[in-house]
Amino acid sequence: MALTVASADICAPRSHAAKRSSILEAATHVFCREGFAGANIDMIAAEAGVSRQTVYNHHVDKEQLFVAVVQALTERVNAGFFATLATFPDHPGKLDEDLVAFAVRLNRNCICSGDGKFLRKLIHTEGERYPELFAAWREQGPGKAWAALAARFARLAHAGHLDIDDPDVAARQFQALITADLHVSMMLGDQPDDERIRQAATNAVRTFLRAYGKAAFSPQA
Amino acid sequence: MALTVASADICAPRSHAAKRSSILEAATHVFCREGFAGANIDMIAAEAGVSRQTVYNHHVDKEQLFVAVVQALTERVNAGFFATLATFPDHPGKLDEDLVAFAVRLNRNCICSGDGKFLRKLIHTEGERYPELFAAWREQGPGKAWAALAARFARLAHAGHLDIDDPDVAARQFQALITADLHVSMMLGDQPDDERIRQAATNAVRTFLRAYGKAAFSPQA
DNA sequence: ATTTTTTTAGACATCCTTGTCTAAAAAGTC
DNA sequence: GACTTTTTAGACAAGGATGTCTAAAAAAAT
Repeated sequence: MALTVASADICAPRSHAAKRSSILEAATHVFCREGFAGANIDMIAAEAGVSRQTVYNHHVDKEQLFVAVVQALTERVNAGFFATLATFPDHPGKLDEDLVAFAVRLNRNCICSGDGKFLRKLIHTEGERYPELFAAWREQGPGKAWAALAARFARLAHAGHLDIDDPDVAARQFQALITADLHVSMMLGDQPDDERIRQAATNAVRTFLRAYGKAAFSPQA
Repeated sequence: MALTVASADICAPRSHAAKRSSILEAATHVFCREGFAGANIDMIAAEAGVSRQTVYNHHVDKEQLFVAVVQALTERVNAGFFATLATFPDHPGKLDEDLVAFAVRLNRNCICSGDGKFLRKLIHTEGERYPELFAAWREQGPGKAWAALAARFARLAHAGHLDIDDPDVAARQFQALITADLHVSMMLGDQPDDERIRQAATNAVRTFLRAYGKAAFSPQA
């Protein structure tokens, strides 16, 4: 019996659950590249290495497949964000270096990552057409995630490391600053390399700390 | 004869040149709403109040129509940007108020405007598929326009109103900051009202001047 | 008023896509 | 090894879109 289960575990990965995720992954890529209208099921099936019928077998509809893609993507990105947020420097050694490192992680794991890029593009392309689909993202993403980031900054300010009046504004501005240098690349879909991400983070944190840092960081010399 | 010309002037608006722009305008709306693949010529013809054949008459192809839309849009947005840039406060009275007012104009005329929103969305949705189409935008927009904004900030710094080391970075950060509070709305396509635009500009300029302002603005009290 | 151009409505062929269906093959289960 | 479920390839109908064509109507020009 143990043998049966074991062999099932080994062979299963390419057979039911794995086909499901294979289809989801392929669908994510194709929907992002082509948009909902431009994507076609045959493309997705081919890219997943699966017959068309199998796609219809797992996800009834093109529309329901799309919904599944968006949900999975939203959850993954959200989880990734909170995982990264857990590395926020609550007790910084060198505040500037720690913030730069955090900004690099945030950019690389959440914003410039494949998932981040895909989700952003899907929201842009299909957000107006399927408002209810992205309502969940709106609540969880900007609603919860950004508030959580703001809370971290508030704590940092309370501990005397920063001088912040409105933590929500500071959090939004932090996020805006660390992507300021990457907007063009991201709009056109290409992945900035590590050097550019690091440079962007450095520029951002310098400005952020000039604005919100305590005396030690304020002097502009 | 004067009569003929006059009546021609009155009737003409709906007849040749005007049909062209009517089609272009409708196509812009439809392509932005539906994406290139999702848009269909009948929709565009109907929205332009024109028969389908007339669309094919003015623009050979669906693809060529799309190209014309992107070109017209790029030119309009660029012109709008430079028109707004001409109102940059080179000789500011109250620097903070003047910058806020400029930021409001920039947001309203260029970034949150219908054209700005459309161009941004088109770049997002079709930028990867038609890279050569948006190469022109890349050169003119981020290449020229942002450099021009940077030059204005450099002048302001040179005149002793700001303390800026890298004007290009400062310009990008200014742009990032004034849209920081509007990202969610803009991603989902809805137009922020004047009050929100003003608030966003105020938040942005306060932080910008804390980072780049001379002593008078640096104190954080 | 006549002539020329533009526009229109609609029919049309062609292609593509969706979603269903079927019979055969593969995989998994007992 | 026999049985059941999943998968596959391909045919298929139905619908939608593009782009062409034609004959009639409208508009412009002379």
